[in-house]
Amino acid sequence: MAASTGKGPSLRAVDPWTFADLATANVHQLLSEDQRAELAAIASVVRFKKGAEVYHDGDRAGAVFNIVSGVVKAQSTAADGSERIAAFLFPDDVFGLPEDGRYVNSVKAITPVTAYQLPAPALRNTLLQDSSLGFHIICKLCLELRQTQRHAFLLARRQANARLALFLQLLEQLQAARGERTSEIYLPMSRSDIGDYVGMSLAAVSRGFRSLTTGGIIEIRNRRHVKIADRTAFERLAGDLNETWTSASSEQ
Amino acid sequence: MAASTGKGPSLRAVDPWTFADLATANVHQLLSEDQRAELAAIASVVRFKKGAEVYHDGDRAGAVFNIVSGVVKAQSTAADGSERIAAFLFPDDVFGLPEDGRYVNSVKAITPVTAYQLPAPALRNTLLQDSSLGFHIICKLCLELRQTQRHAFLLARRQANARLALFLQLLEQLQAARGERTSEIYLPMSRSDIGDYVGMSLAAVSRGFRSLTTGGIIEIRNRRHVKIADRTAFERLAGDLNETWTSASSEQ
DNA sequence: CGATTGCTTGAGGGCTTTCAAGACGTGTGG
DNA sequence: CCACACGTCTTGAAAGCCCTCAAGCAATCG
Repeated sequence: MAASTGKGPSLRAVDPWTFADLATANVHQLLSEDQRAELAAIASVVRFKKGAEVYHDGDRAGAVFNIVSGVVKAQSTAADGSERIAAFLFPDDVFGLPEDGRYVNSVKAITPVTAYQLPAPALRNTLLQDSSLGFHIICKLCLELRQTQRHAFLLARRQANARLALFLQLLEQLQAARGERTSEIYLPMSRSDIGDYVGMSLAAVSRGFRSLTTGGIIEIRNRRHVKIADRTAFERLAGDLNETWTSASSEQ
Repeated sequence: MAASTGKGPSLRAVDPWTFADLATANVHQLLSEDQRAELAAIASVVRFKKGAEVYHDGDRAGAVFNIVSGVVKAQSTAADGSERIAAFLFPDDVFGLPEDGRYVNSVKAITPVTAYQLPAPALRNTLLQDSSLGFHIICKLCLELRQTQRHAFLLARRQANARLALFLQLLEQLQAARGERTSEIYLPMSRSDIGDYVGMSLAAVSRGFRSLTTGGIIEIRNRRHVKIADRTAFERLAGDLNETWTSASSEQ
């Protein structure tokens, strides 16, 4: 899971005010070598086994994390005891931003994970000193905000198949943004996790995949690898055709 | 709609790393007088009539807005032509953050609106010069990110009544954060807008309100004013009882 | 190789959507 | 000031979709 070439914390995003030439570098390393070194000075590397909990909802927030490799899920428990997944986080993503000094989700590793741990007080100081760094963090936060809005957009869909297609599209775009091959979509998370993210039951997810398969829209090589068989039908289902331009939308 | 005492753009949020004493100032003005003046120097005041469009999805993004008074909705059109509302924005909120130099939602005024308009290039420069300002913007973005996650959390609920209750709770908390009275919840938006936000049909919203009323949970004074009649049942429905602590959650 | 976990599939029931018609409020013009 | 007209909201009935419960099947791990 290639994260970055250099050493030190890494953010992948774009300056949202720049009108990006869609053909060129879409999403790239935001931080300079100096900034990464600056952050590396206050960071430590931590590792988690698959299934391990990084922190728990309500814990005192001592640090922000920046993923080097692996995937985590940010989940919270609903009133009825069911789990809801707020986000999947991938290499170069940031998580652990607190509310009132406490974490507001439980975060668990769904693959083995390596991450930088940035103590909050030191990070705060660094942010207050380096205005350019703050600006880049803003860019990254804008990207995560958009990602979350896309999630909300997905959840607002009524048709289960459309939610699944949108989810697959999301993963594919993230994969592309990370520079990985997109001939196949890799699903590191379980069916159950997918259900908790797209707001359907485990059974419905299973049925949904089956429905997309028999409809000729996707092909399932195994439980972790899916391929888009009919791109046109796929994007029609995900709802791209009616959008003004190519990429999907959501933001405020 | 009281926004702020001083003059110039205004952000209302908290430094998320601070462990706030829940009794004291929870959400307050982030910017210093100097910073507000600094921003005011590059800002202009704009007004919109009820129903007017501030900008359209896909427009070239030239400016960021900061609401002084009034309420706007950020909506986008789904593939099937139905509208989805990503967020309602209130005084002291910020909107107009672009993606690839373009806006990614249409924003419309649902009441008469007054706002500061901050041209993007000037704002960008200001952000790059004032690291403390950048830090405060980060705080505000964290808050909006949490808000969006809360929206996603709401949308993931299966029971329509629970989604409505959560929506009312959201509005109530925003109202409290703005320092307004919370004996009644004010709904500036139409039933149709509510449906577009909580992910249900207009008819279902109507039925939902009716159901909550006959269940003794809320009282409807008129279409824009609702009161919580049974706080316990209300919070049980919204799902607070099972949370570890008092306030609801969402973040990553 | 056995056991545990994760996934698939079936049948029945509940909830929301859709379609449609009627009531309410509001704003405008007479 | 009242009447009308339009948009907003409410309410009804039928249909469709997904959830729940439950059992059987794969796959992974020790």
